[in-house]
Amino acid sequence: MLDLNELEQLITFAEMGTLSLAAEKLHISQPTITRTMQHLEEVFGVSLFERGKNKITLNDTGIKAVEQARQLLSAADNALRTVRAFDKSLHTITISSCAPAPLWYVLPSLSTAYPDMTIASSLKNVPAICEDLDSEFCQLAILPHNSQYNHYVNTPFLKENLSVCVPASHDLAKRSSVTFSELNGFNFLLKSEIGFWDEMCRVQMPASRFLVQTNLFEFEELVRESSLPCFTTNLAKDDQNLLTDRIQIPVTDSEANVTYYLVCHSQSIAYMNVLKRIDTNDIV
Amino acid sequence: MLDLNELEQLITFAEMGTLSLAAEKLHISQPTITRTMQHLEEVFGVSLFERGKNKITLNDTGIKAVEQARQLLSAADNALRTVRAFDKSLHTITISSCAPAPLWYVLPSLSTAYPDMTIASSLKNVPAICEDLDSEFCQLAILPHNSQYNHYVNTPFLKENLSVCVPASHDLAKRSSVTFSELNGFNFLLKSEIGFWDEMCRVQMPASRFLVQTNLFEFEELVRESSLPCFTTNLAKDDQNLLTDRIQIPVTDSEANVTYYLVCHSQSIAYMNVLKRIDTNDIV
DNA sequence: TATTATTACGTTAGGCGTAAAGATT
DNA sequence: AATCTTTACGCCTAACGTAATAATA
Repeated sequence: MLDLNELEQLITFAEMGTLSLAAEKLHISQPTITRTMQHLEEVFGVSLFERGKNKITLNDTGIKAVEQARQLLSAADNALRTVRAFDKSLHTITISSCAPAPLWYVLPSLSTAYPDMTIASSLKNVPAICEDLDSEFCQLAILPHNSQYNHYVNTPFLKENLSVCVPASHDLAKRSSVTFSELNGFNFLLKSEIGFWDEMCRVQMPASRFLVQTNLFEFEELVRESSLPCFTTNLAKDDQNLLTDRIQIPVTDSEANVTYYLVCHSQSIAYMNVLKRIDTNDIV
Repeated sequence: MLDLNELEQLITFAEMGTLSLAAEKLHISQPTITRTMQHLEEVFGVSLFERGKNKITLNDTGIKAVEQARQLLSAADNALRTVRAFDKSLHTITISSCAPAPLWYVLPSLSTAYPDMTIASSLKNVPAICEDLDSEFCQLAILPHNSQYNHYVNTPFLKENLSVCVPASHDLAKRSSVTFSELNGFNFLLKSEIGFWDEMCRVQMPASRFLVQTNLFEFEELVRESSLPCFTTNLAKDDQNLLTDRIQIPVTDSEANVTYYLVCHSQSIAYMNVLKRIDTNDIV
């Protein structure tokens, strides 16, 4: 029977060109490789090398054998990864979300419903989330709209409404509502890790500049100490009472008022059923 | 690294359902299999079994691992066979022919031109020969017509003309030529191993019966001792002067006058170039 | 009691490295 | 001389089987 270790030595020899170099690369002795090559010829039952007194090279069959060996090792690697990934999928719920807010509700529910499971979530843009669904990398997805594909299970879950926050002294402070086109051109403070909101802002307000703050403390400091407008939503928790000094003005564009949908394959529907739809009015 | 031997034990366990039976089937001891299964879990890095005190079964991941193991073992088997087949193809010229006569000229030429090569020939029907070409099972093919596929190299090689042989007393003996439709209904003596001629006779003369003789001696005896018509061609050698007592009448149908074509892949053209086209007039 | 998995243990075969030989540049 | 492959040789690990253990049906 073939031995993957021996095949790896064969491949290394093919790459290095000489048994000595291959031995060096694999941290084994030259005699070991010599013996392995002889043994491989026995196993294959054919001659794989042209031998001179002081040199050894692959013959045509040997080259073919190397090609097969490469395929086989890669197949073996795939097998390992497939099994590990499958096992992981049995013990983890992976969630790909387009925005952070839905996760604040999804993660606690799932971790109490499935205390033995690892729950992994990540923010991605919409195309990447669709890929995650297709490849079954994630069992649960959160998208800002209905999923196009009807072989997924879809359900609306949560609404999020964007407002802009300005100091009382700001030009817009007296408005009871605004639109993106009215906001376009102003510069904004923005947090990082806000999912699809980042790209939406850039699309809807192409004339604006966005000062993205990676560090939360620095963001809060800037909100306090500057008059730059920023954003909030009905879901945001203002623990620091940062925005009490500011005026919150709803953005009326439909793009600014999002319904999040839970999406999953039918085999993962149990996860979804744990998550009750959240009525925005319930949120204090 | 995965060990194909260990994977085979895993598969056997999956088939047998118990470690003891698997051990028995593989002619190894139970402890060996126990250890192998433990080691496989180490290598995969995941749990593959549900263990009771007195029983062990595959869990979901284990079932997945068995599936992967099966694929891998079959890939390994394929790799072995591919390399061996390739090696064989370097040392043998395989010829698939639709009729025996061309081989009488092809085989001697090839074996003198390639004395170190094994030359393997076999008679097959036309579809099987085309498959042999496609799968590269054969390097050289002999077909009774042009090859349809233009990615093969084609060359006319030899002509063979069918005649019917009847005793002088036979109804047809005075004819200078005949057609299949005139022969249809007569019963004939036929040799076996005559390639496509056999099927052609049955197609062209559906009302006839053919007494196929596997044994050459018996065939010759029947030719001598019966008045049943038989066939010969311009290429047949009548070493026994079997047919001197008989009248040979050419069959004029185009199907009875065949041009054999050599067909091969471009990479095997060297073999074909050794074979000079044979002018039927040269044949004594 | 018979069957099954696992652990313990002793033995051995086979694989590895060191050393040496033979050969080439 | 330096480099490379192959053979020879001795060590030592690691894999196997036997025997024992524990548990089940």
